[in-house]
Formats: sequence, C-alpha cells, structure tokens
Amino acid sequence: MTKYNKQTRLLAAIDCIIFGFDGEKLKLLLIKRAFEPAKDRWSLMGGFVQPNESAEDAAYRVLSKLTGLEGVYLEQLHTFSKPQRDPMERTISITYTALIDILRYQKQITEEFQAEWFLLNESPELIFDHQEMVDMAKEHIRHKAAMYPILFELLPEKFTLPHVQSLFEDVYETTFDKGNFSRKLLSTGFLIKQKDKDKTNSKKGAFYYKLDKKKYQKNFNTFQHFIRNPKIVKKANGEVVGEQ
Amino acid sequence: MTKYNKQTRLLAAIDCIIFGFDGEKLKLLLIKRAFEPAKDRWSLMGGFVQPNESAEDAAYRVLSKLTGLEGVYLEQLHTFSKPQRDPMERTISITYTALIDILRYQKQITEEFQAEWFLLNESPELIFDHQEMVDMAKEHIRHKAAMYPILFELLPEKFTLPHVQSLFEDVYETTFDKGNFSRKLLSTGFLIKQKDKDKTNSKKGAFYYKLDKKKYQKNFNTFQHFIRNPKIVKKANGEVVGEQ
DNA sequence: ACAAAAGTGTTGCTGGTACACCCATGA
DNA sequence: TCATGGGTGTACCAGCAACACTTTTGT
Repeated sequence: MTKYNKQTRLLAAIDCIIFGFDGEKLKLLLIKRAFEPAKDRWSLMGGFVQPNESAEDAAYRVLSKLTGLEGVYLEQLHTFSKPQRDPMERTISITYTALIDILRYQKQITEEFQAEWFLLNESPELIFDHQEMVDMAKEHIRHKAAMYPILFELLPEKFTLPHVQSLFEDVYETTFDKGNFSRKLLSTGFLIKQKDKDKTNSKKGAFYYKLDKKKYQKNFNTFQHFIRNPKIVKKANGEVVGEQ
Repeated sequence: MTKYNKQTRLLAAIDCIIFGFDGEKLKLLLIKRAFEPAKDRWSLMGGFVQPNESAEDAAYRVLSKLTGLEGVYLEQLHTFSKPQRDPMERTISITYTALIDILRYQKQITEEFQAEWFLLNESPELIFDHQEMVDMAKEHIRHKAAMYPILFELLPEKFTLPHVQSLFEDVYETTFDKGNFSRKLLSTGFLIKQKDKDKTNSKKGAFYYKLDKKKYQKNFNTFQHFIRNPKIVKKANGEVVGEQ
C-alpha cells in the first residue's frame, strides 16, 4: 500500500478525567504513574491508542481496566498536542471525561494501579499538562450539565433530592435554594419517587428517587437551561466567592 | 533519549471547518483535494502536524496559507480517529472550526487550492468522514453562539442589524422577530451606531454599526443565553421545519 | 401614492427568585 | 418540646414573545 511519505508519525495517547460522586462529594480519580518518565507521580489514567482501535475504544478499554465498569458515560474533551508536553517523546493526548457512580466502583483498584479518589480542591500536583486537562474538564461539565442531564450518570440507582442538590452545588461551586431546586428537578419528569426514605442526614428523612430511564433518554436533549448562569460562582445569599 | 517502546506511531492531521459570512448567507469553504487518495474530490482544507508544532499551530498555518488571513477565530472541535478513516494510512484528524469574514478574504485562493464557498445546504459530497466533521461543527457553533458572541467574528467591520439577523437565522436555521432581535442585540452594548446607512436592501436604509471591541472582549463571557433554545428549529410563525 | 424594509411601542405571560412557612421525627 | 433538615406555598418581577404600528424613501 502506498503511504503518505515524508510525514512524521507520532504517538497518540488517551487520558481520562474521571469524575465520581459518592452521595456526598464530587471526586476525581487519579493514579500513581507506573512507568518512566514521572514514575510514581500522580496523573490521570491513560494509555496509548493501539493500531486497531479508535481513541474512543482506547478510552473505554483503559477506563474499564481501571474501574471494572462497563457502559460508563464517556465523552471526548480536547486534544493536547504541544510538542514538548511529554518529555520522553512527542505524544499527543486525546482526553475523555468519564462520569461514574463511586458506589458502583469499589474494588481492588487501589492496589493494582494505586488509584485514589480526591476531592476536587484537594487533588495533588499532576504530571505534564494533566492539571490543565482537569480544569478544562471541570469547565466542560459545567457547561454540558447546564444543558443536558448528564449529572444523573454520577448518581446511584436510588438517591434523594438533597443528594442531587449536593452534586450540582459541587459542580457549580455554589449553593441553590432547595425549594426552587427540587421543584425544577421534579418538573423534568425524570424522577420516580420511592416509598422509602434516607434517614442518615435528618430525623424526617428524605425520600429516595429513581431515574426514569426511558424519559431520561427520550428527553435528554430537552433538558435545556437547567442551570441558567453556569459561569457565575456565588452563594445563594448573594455573596460572590472566588474560584478555589 | 529513551522512548516508549513497542507502541505504534501514527499520522496526525488537522482539518479546518471554515465558515464564512458575506453579509447575505453563511457559507463553508471547501477545496479540491490535490493528492491521492481521493484526488480532485471535495474536502476540508487540512494538513499534517509537523514535528515542531502543535495541532493548533498546524491549523493556523494551514488556514493562513489558504485564506491569507491572520488572527482568525479558530477553535478545536473534535478528534476523529477511526482506524480506517483514511484508506491510505492510519491517520487521526484533529479538527478546528474557523470563522471568517468573507469580505476580508477574496484572493487568488480559488486558483491555487481550487477552493470554493458553498451554501451550507448546497455543499458537495465530501471525502472520508468530512461531512461528519461539518455536521458536528454546525451543531457546535449553534451551542457556542448561544452562549458567546462568536458570530461577530464572521461580520465585517461595518454591518447592519438585518445583516446580523440573517447570520443568526442561517446559523439556527430559523427566523427571529426583528423587533425583539434588534432590541436584544442592542442591549448587549456591543454595538456602536454609525451615521451612514446601507441602502442596498431597502429604500429607508439600515444604519451601519461597528463592534465595540473593548466591550466585546470584556463581556465575552457574559453574553449568556442570547439564544435560548438553540436546538428547536422552527419558523417564527410556529411552523416546525425539519433539518435539511 | 404606495410598496417595502427598518425600526418602535405595548401588552400579556412565563417562569425564576426569594423567602416565609409547615412537616416529621429522634433525642 | 425543641432542634434539624426535608419539603411546600406564594408573591413579586425580569424579560421574552407576539404583533400592531410608525418611519423613510425610491419608484
């Protein structure tokens, strides 16, 4: 077969920015890099694109190897390609954002990959341009989640309205009025109220809900403008707080 | 220098989805491919990423070579990486969306690259996965332009309110109420009214405006929700029309 | 005079925000 | 019975959609 002569071939990697929610806080999954360069430093989970697979295939392969989960929400974010971004050899990185329910995860992962969940504002220093990737991913899910109900991908099968509110507040680094938030959430028609309550956080208890998967899929594109001003970071009382 | 052994290197290309506006209609710039495979068929303008440049550098280089313009709005869109997408050799393509003012363009381009501007719904069949790239770019600018004032990048220095409205109507494949549209546009504070009028389209004439570049840059992030429901394609009279 | 496009005025309504209030229950 | 978090009611108001109306001017 003829080839494109005189052009340079280079490495293509994928890196995954993996967000998880445990019912309390939004977290980021990082691993200790197992090989040189930057061995034993914190990094995103990644891998090289193989000859017979697309970047998306590679991302699924890596993600599934790390978490043991299938069918995880995965979305291409951005491709990083500065010539010197990997000091070992020219490598472009195609990044993917993954959203997973930490309660489904669990596992032996911690050992094999030295993986760990970090609070978003407590993550360690990362190698290469990985912090830039994480920052871009945070910004991206803020925009995306304002328009599409993707944050449900982070929730377990059963969850309460306060759980969902905590999740949104972590993502948008703000607080919402609980009355308005719950009304708006219920008005989507995506939630099915359960009979039982979660009493871990209050005496009264909060009703569990399940996601109505059919409506969720059918109306995925009509969730528009759930969050109206995703870029404005302030508390409900009007006090404006800076980025952390 | 040590290398990542046993990994496959592959070609990295960039492709540009170039949108332009001539005061009348939104258009797409395509070229006749100059080399095999698919020689002489319509395609996006592209090129290979060189050893010493990032993908973004490559996109600027290619774009500037094709249009003769500098400082053009350029934004990474998506990376396409199916193993067989280029039948000649494994090549991933990092795509970029460019927005340019056709009136600034002009030039000898048509000859050298056999480039041509096409109306969006009259573009010819494209090679490989280039149509998918164009479709994604159209969708992307609809979302982006609903939140950020990027469509001003397509306008010439002097333009009228009806020009801007035509542009938005082309992008969103809909019509807007002229009263509401002009009020909303003026309320951004981005426009400076000129003394002279454009009388090519009416007896009364429409006042020219210029972009207030300082306010434009300062408030780039606060343009939010200019278009409220970018996905709903319908005419102002309420009749819903399909995608073309 | 009149046609045609530019531009203004007005009104009703949607739905978001703020915040007061009620509810359930364990300690 | 009181403290605490869950949940509901309601009144106000910004801003958007709809559409009637006025302006300008070439033919």
